[in-house]
Amino acid sequence: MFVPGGATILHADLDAFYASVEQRDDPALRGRPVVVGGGVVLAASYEARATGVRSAMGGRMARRLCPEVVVVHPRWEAYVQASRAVFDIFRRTSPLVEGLSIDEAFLDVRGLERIQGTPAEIAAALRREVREAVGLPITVGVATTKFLAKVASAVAKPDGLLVVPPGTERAFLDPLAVERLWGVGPATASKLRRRGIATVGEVARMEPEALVAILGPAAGRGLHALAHNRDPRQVRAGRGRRRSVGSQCAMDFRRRPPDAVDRTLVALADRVARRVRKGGRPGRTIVLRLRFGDYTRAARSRTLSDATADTRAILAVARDLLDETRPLIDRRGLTLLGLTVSSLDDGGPVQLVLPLDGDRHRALDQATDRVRERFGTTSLRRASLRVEERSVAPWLMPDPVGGVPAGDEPT
DNA sequence: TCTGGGGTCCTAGGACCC
DNA sequence: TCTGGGGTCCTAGGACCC
Repeated sequence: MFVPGGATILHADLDAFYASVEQRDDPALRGRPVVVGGGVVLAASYEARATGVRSAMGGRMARRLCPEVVVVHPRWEAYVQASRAVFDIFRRTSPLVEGLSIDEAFLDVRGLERIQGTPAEIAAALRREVREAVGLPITVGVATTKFLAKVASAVAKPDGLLVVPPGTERAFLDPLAVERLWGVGPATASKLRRRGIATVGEVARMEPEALVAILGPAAGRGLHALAHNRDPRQVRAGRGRRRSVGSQCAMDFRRRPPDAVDRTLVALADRVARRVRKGGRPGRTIVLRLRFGDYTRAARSRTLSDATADTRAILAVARDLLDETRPLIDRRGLTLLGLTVSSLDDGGPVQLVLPLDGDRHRALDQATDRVRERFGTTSLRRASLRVEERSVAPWLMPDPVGGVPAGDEPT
């Protein structure tokens, strides 16, 4: 798809972030296979990955694959500090930075050509600066859409730079494996592969209806669009507000004293409630998550009429939910307990004022787009739209006309 | 690949309301 | 008394991402 602005979206992604910070800070680790994490691998250096070690793998497995691996305990403060330094560079590079996680972000560099050069030049300079100022390798993908920029950086890893020029998108995408598409994990990939669909090109050549039949409306249409590099999402500054706060603890409760479950629940409620209070946004829904000895899972939730951040209130609900699942726990044995508070208080109604032109249908479309862009489709509890018409000479009208209050009173 | 901890989003069904 | 359309809210489960 040709976008008039050209390929101006950058996806910048630090390579093996935690492991790279460790190698940076301890010269003895450079060039050696390094894994961050204890029981489980949180991050693996590329030397470790070469032996088949992957994140989320058990520590024992990692040692078996790579006997000379160095296991380092995570140093969260160091990672947060490194991330801040890198994001400072991002924000100096472009005013439009959208952080995705501690180690990756989208940057929109449109309109910066005069000052800083082409997107490719900006990306190269960014990589150089992160390397020199923070001492970390970073990979950047450049393309016309967020989706494609992310795919490009994944393909270019590690320590790479890849620009997908406008007009070459399909040639770039078609041969890639379906797993490269955002939102295609193991389950979706195997559904597609069972039907002989293995590449992005094969997805692109399918009818959208056929994909919907396989994957459901949202995933089906979404995937079809991505395979054609149709991704209208804009780079938005800021990170978006957190929608839930949770904590979990994996342990084999079958080998623990009987009160271990309740003690863990108390600790989880305390930790989650503290974090909710710190964020200043109480929540209405309490979710208890369980995993059993046979690796099946279950979740039980309860929604309260009012939001709470009170440890005792959260704990009381969590205990009720736990009681409801006793039979399951007794039968299958508990190996993980998690507690989440969601439906966080969003601070009440917000009003958007939109500049509109005379066409009412277009006005509605614009308003809907803006609301969706700002709040997402599912975060809205209620929205109403008011379009004001004024029989005043246009040059006497206040600049923006029309409002979109997202409040409690539908009009 | 025998499985951490933190999240997000989508779907489907049921209860309930007008 | 039976029934339909249109809607909200909640619950449970699944898939995916870093």
